[in-house]
Amino acid sequence: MNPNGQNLRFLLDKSLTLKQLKQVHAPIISNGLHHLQTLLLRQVLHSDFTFSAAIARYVHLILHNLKNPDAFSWSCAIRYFSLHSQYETALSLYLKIKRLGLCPSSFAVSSALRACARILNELGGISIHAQVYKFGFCGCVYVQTALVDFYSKLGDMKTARKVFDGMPEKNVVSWNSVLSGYLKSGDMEEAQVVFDEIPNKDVVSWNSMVSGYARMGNMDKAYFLFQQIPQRSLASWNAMISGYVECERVESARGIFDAMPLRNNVSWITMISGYSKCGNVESARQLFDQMSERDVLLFNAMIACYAQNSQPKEAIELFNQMLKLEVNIQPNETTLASVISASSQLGDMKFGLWAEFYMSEHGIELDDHLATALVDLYTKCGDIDRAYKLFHGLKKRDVVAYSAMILGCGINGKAVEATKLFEDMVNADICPNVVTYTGLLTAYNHAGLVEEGYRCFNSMKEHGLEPSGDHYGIMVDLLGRAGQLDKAVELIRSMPMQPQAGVWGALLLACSLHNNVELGETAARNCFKLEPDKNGYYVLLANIYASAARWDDERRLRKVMEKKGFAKIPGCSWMDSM
DNA sequence: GTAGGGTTAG
Repeated sequence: MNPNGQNLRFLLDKSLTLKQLKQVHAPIISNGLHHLQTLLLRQVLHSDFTFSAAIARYVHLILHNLKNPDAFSWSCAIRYFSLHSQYETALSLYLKIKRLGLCPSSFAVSSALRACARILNELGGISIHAQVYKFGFCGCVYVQTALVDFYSKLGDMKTARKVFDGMPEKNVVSWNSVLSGYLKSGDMEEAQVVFDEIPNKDVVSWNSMVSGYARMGNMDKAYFLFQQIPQRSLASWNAMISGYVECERVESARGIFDAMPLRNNVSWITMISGYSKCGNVESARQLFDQMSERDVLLFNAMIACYAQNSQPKEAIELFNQMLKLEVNIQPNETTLASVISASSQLGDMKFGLWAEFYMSEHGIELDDHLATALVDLYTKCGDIDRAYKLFHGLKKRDVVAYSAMILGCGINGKAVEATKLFEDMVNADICPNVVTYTGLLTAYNHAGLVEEGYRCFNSMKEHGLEPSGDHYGIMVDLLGRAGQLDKAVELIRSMPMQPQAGVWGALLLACSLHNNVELGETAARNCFKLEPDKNGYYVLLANIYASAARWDDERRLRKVMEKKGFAKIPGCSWMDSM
């Protein structure tokens, strides 16, 4: 049957699948049925299709095929892209509508404002604000509310309040917008005042307050409000969970989780990431296994949990499961960032190259998180040039990126470059943190620069940073290797926290390098106590005894090792067993 | 139509 205008029109009144839409589109264009294109566009824009690049292209195609571009169609498209987080596209369409000389509808204006708010396009939003008067949207609640929200998201509460106070008519969304602005800027007092003034609070008003107090760490107040919510939504419960997780009260979070009448993926993921943060991988995995409806974010949370808790093999194993046909979930940028981190912990360069290939094949954008993960991977595998290329290609170099690059230079013996990067970073007004110092100290350590290391270590306090056990460990290693064993011991004694095994291990290694039996025994005793199952420490002490020709002690130690079930260690590979 | 809850890199 040859489709004509009438039966196509009939089809368009139905709810169509994307495939059907595509089939309808061609005859509409070829038969010159331009008036039906608007209908077709409306079908697409009002459908429940999940957003995809294909649909986006499709919308553009119809839009540009319209013989008589009308404000309504364009406005629909702007709203569509804005709702699907395609803010840049929405804004460019908004600019186009104005170039065409058309008057945008009120929802085109509010959608464009929403886009500006989300991508923090200050100038764009302000110029739309000016147009609001020109187009006569001063009395439109939706547009005015979008303006309040725009300034709130920007943190400009003065202007937000001015627009809000000038609104002839307000609805609960307008109130919620100004409320969330105060909450976002941390002004709890003003937020509470606004909240108390809202004439008919809805569940969003309540939830905003709960998560506001939760973010401030005031969980008592958050819980107090939570209990009073007339009709709790899923988000109310989830806000409580993430609040407790944020305050590292994972058991309280679990209490809320267990008490929920209904859970969604957000509840599960928040809970899993909570367990991840406190190192409880087992509980996280238990939850993951209980969850049957797994999406990419759930996998991401669990993979990240493994990667962040030094279980890189498990991270990669789960990633492989995710790719299996029966699961068939497409990884995204977040997934790859975690998996690359896991590969880096394994020192597996192959995976980085595979990941870059996979990304180009699947159109996954190399964002800054991913690039930083790759910088870390490539430097750990010794490919500094490749890492530098990625580092220089970053859109924004932040403290994490600099720290990765500094550490990368450090472990590759490039102390001068590490120092240079550190200076660049400080000059760019980026504040170093404890990880940055780990990188810098590692650089001095690898280069054997004791003086510089000392100075660096002491300067941490000037930046308001407290050295961690790791920092002490590196310093002990640096001093120890240089033969300054007394200073190393002195440093350990000065530690404000209990030294971990690694710190004593560094001293033990130094003692073996410099043949110091007495100190070596002390260090070893502490290592044995803290990590009784690690044979490397025994081997080191045995080597110390051997080099001092204390064969009785050496034999005695070997016997202990055999009793503990350690395999006999050939003399050459003790470094590997550390 | 406007508002709220989830995963990522050193």
